[in-house]
Amino acid sequence: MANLSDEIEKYLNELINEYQGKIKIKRNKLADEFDCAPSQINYVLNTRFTSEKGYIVESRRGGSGFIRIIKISIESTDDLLRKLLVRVDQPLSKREAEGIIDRLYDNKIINDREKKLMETVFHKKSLNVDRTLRDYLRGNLMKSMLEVILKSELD
Amino acid sequence: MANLSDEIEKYLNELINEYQGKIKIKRNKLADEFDCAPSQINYVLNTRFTSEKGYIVESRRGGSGFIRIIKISIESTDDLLRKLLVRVDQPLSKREAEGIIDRLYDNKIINDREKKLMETVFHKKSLNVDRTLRDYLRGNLMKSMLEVILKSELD
DNA sequence: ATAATTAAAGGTCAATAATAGTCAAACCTG
DNA sequence: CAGGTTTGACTATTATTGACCTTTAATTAT
Repeated sequence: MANLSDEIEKYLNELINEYQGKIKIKRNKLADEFDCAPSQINYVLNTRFTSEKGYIVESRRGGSGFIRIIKISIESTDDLLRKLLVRVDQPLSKREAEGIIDRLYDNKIINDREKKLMETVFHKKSLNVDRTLRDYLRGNLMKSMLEVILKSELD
Repeated sequence: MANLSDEIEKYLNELINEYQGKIKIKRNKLADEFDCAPSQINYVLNTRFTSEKGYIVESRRGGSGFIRIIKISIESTDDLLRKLLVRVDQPLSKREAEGIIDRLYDNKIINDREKKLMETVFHKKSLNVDRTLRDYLRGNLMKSMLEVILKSELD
């Protein structure tokens, strides 16, 4: 039972695949197509097309305005993992952690089962402590797990 | 003379049987059907659909929220996994966690990479908090991860 | 030609809606 | 009375929207 946000995400991802990873859209036009408020588009972009997941979103206001979505292709698994390792050396929100896992999965660095194992580690249910500590632990855990994956890639 | 909780339990079990061990429900909708408070559903889930009794309960809050109940049928699961799941609902030391992981690996339930991913999660370096909290978190994390593995075995 | 106004575009943010979870108090039963 | 059951008040989370803001381009007025 997909909701509106999921449908818009799906549509945009299909577009991105069709156009080799880079698209340009009009916010109001897309909102018309899905019969929703224009700010719904912003919501989808801000929650589904994040840098953690490997996207760049550019935009321009005013006449001739547009929104461009670029899916970042990676040079190598090794390269991505090293970049992520630099990035996660700090507290992580659940959303950020999940975005990183999505990216790993999308690039076939981890498989389905590994994805699920990782996701569960970052869930609030597993880390049932206060918010600040949880985010801090997420940073630690992600770093540790990325190191394991990097090492296994080197083997 | 069955009480409300028993009736809800019965209803859910019939649903579970009808749908081959896995259902997705809406808390508020179910509460409406039984004319009870929504938190009554939580009570039933927390007392009748526990891991000890062979269930996994997942949920998501917010728009599009849901509750999913998965029954671990006896025939389709590994006995070791089930036993472990019941046992880990408590604080775990590093040694205990590692022992569990070793058993999973020795029984070929997890592979080398999964083993290493799991091990790193329970390492002191990842869970850099005081001892009591660490052991508590290890219990949570192990339970969560075992559930993932169990679910993947069911698929 | 320049300035002002209007149109066309995307962005922000709080309010609202829709969902599930927690917890203590009240109630019920044996 | 103890333990189990039910509930209501409140918290937490995710999704959607409308009012308003900001920016750029086009059009109109001077």
